[in-house]
Amino acid sequence: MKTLSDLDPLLHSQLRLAVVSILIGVVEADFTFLKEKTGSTAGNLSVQLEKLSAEGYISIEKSFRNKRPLTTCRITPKGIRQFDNYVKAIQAYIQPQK
Amino acid sequence: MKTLSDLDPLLHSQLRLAVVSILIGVVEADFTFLKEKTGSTAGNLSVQLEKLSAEGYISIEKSFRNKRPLTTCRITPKGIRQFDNYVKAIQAYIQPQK
DNA sequence: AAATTTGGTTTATATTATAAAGTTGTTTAT
DNA sequence: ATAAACAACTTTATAATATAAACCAAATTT
Repeated sequence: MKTLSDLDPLLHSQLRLAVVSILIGVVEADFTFLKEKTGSTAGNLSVQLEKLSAEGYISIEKSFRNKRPLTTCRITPKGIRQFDNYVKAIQAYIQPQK
Repeated sequence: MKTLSDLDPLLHSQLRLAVVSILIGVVEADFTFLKEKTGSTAGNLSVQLEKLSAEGYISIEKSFRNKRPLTTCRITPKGIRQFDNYVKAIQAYIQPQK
């Protein structure tokens, strides 16, 4: 019997999926932008970015802009691959069964 | 700023999404079929079916077949609507940003 | 110089998912 | 006839995850 393939748990999370989905479309994005675009709280975003970074799905660079801390995120090649896989997997769930 | 729309948390769960995705395509499905098709444990499936039922996404009918208990599930009109909404919402996440 | 804002991090709590154990009744082997 | 194994679940306990609250340091405003 054919079963549905697993959804990468790192991506199957509302906030992490939103972050990766945004980063797929841009060169880079900073913490504040991601926070506003996803509508998340800073605390939650901080935690989820760290998880994505820990698994190498995104890179995080910390610097200063106008003397203020600036956290800049980019998607990595691995992140792109994993996102592509996730998209393929979830298509099987949401595609109308004939 | 345009934010991504929320994903219905009742459907944004690997197992519940799988169940609903299966039920969308068939008239009805029994517990054992869903268990094998999703690859889940009976315990987890029992809990998640109950949640879907409690919110009216599916209906559950209990009867006997060959003297054994038989749990039969169907998707409800509400379940169909919510699944359609979920599909639209997640499309925004997984569609390649221009 | 006190209060507020920015840009976060850390820690605690609530929610969710998963797994383990238990229940009820049936069939099969002894 | 009875014990052992199996079917179809449910209940309860544990682990993982997400969210929120509290905190911090530095900069800016009043």
